[in-house]
Amino acid sequence: MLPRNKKRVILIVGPTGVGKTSLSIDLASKINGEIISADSRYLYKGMDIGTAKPSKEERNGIPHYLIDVAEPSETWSLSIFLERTREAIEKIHADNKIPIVVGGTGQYIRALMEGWRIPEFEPDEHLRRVLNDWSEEIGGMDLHRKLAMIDNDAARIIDPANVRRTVRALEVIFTTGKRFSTQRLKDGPAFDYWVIGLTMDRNQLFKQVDDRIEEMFTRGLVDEVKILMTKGYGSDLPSMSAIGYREVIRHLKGEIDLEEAKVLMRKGTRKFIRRQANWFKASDQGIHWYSMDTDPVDMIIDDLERDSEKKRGDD
RNA sequence: GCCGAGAUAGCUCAGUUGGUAGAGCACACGACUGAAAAUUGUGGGGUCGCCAGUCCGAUCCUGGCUCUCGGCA
Repeated sequence: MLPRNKKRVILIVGPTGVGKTSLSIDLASKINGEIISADSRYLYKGMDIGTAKPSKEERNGIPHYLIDVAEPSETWSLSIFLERTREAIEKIHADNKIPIVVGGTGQYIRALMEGWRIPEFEPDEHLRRVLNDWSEEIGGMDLHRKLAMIDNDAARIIDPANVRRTVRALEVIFTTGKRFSTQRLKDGPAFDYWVIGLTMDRNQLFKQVDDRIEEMFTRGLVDEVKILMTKGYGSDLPSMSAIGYREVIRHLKGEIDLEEAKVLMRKGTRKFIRRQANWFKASDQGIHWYSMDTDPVDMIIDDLERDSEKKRGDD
């Protein structure tokens, strides 16, 4: 755990709509960086407007990794993200550039920073389906009791009502033959991470994302969803569970009107922003926080240089 | 003006055969190890429209008042 022996990786975190994407592109072009997206919805091809994915022009010639790398029908995962991100970081370092990991998917970023060691096994859709069926049959609470019988430590850290995590734990246990609770390991940071957190007054942010939602519709979100549906991508897919897509699908199916879809999108986005704040807390001493009230990019570059000098001094 | 219905959490509404109240949403906070824009837990918050009466005790019963929404004129 000697950061000075490790190569630097810049991380940019913060809630959706705060301005991570444009700041990261600006920063990358000023410090010779390349960008790795840590956003679980930028992965999917054809999902552009509703995810606020940066266009080719907006990317301003900066190479971006992990954008448009999967079909919406595919199920991506944390494990794949970690593997691909590490590869991309190595490659960017080899090119003598600075990797900038930017995104709002808290689990991905936290796992990268802390070096989570994910239980090793191939995904087993069949087993997962069997477990989900079992849960429906006996009830989520009873499924949780089953988990408690074979791995009490795991049951203690999973809310009994949280069927999804209960299923996941059982899936890992049945596949690996080992208790889930003994497989949640961390290797610690593999790189010298410099974490930038972007903040904004929450009410102002809420207003900003409300405006962004309106803009998504004028830019053609409904048509984008129609095209995806025509290709056979339905609301049962993980990709299509994204905010905006699930609501517009319901609208296109005639379940809700357009205004209701917008209301639900606003609500969903606000909830998402609150949940994101759980991964990256203002009190986190490891994060360098910058307010987006004024463009912080110059301040960030100053702080980065000061840190580099300090580390050179330590050597 | 008359008839009817209603007034309970920020919003929509339950409820108490009279013993000072709940749910969803909203808001705040938390969990998260191969689905994570997913999934999920906790919490704060109410002189139960106003005044009077009956009662040991009224948010609930009675009377009056105010306001809202229907309908009829």
